[in-house]
Amino acid sequence: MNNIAPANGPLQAHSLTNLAQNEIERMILGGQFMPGERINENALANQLGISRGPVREACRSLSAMGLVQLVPNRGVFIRVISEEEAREVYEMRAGIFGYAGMLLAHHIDDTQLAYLKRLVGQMEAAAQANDFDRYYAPNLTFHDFLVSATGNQRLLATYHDLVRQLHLFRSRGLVSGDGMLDSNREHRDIVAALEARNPQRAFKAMAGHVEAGQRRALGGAAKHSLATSRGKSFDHLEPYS
Amino acid sequence: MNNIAPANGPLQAHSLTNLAQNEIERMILGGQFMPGERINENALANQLGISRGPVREACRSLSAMGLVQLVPNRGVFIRVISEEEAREVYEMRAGIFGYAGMLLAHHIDDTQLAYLKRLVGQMEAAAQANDFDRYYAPNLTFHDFLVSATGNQRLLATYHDLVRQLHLFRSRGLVSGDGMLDSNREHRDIVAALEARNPQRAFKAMAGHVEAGQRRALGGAAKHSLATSRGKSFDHLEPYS
DNA sequence: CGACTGAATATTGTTGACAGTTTACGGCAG
DNA sequence: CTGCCGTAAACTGTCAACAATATTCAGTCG
Repeated sequence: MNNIAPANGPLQAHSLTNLAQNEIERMILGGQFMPGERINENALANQLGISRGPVREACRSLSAMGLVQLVPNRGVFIRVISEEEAREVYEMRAGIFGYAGMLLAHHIDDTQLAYLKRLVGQMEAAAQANDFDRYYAPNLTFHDFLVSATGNQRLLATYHDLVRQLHLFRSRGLVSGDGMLDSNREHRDIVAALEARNPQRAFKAMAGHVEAGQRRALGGAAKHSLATSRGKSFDHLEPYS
Repeated sequence: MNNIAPANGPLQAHSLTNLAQNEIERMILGGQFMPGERINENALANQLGISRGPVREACRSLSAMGLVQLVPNRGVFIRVISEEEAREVYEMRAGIFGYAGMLLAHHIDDTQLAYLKRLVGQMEAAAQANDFDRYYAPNLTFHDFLVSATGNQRLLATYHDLVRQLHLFRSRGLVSGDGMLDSNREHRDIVAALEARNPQRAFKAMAGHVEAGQRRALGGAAKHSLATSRGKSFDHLEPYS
């Protein structure tokens, strides 16, 4: 009997379960399923031309990923992210993103910095033209690169999870190009902090950027945690430079 | 048709799938399954007195949680955490734990501080008696409390995931009571930083504590990332107090 | 007219069987 | 004795049917 670990092949190929999982994920993120809505296993299976087994397995996986919620004997529901929970996600994302900056400040190289600067340049052009469509892609790449450049796969995976959950939250409510110029100014701050190889400043810049994004998306004041209205803002850490 | 979100009942009750999931998880963490070993769906289903369906669904869930790895047409394998990956997990755990401290420093109250101090006292007694069994529980509670007291459920969940993956890594290799006194000295530092309501110092104390634990578990030098041999150590942040 | 009751329906939970793939075994050539 | 090849066994992937539970709706009583 072969009980040895598998070679490091592709984690999962194209099985019906994966097909279903990808499809459901796409539907959720694409707005085909609205938060709170139930997924009808039968209907979906028919629609995909497969049987319920793979669909159920896919839903189990998505549940562990936090995209759907399983309720016994009632079915699977598209996860509802309350504003309160969105705040949690933002808080955590700020921490993850800031920590990524902290790690990155240790070993970022000039090539990577140049790449980031080029992205910032692209975003600046798009922002000044008020062209959100052209802003979107480099913005995504910028954030993604910052986390993936840490080399820590788990950090990246967790970051992606959080981003996906936020997509879930503001599905349909996304105010597109609001504050692109402000946002890109923060991007420049981030690059500057990394170029200075200053971990603490990088943390502050990057965590602060997420918080600013939260404020742009959710609106200013926090409803709970009244002691720290405008977010934690990380100003207590120490002045810039 | 009722498409409204479910009431916030227990996320999942006792279905066979959950039974299987809990059982597998228990077996993995309890050392019944060794990393790299394959789970035989049929055998396990028989052993649990259920059919393969629920077992497969449970495995999908565990895969998304990172406890097992699915290989198409070959089966599910207990996740193998390489030393390299363990380093990743430690790195991330340091960030999460440190960030928890940062958040906690904002709003920790005296009751919570008193509780932490009591736990430290219990651990001190156990450490001086070199009694690891008595050290273990309060130690677990201490760490858990620090993260859960942030009030951020996702942070806590992610932290638990990381801890579980580390259990997976050092299953069987766990050197029990090594360095209890050192460890508890760091605990005191953590409490002191929180009592001072100093977020940065709390971050450093708590992230540093995880790093120290990593050094205690994995041994001193990092094999990669040669520039930062003894870990990042967070000493660049600023001198204590 | 509105709230309750109970059957009918829809949907999820679970099972056993079948198809496709991988793994193990045994014979055979060198 | 060793390595290759073909067949048999084992196992995973998928499906369709059955059981258990929840939901809907019509009818009835107050």
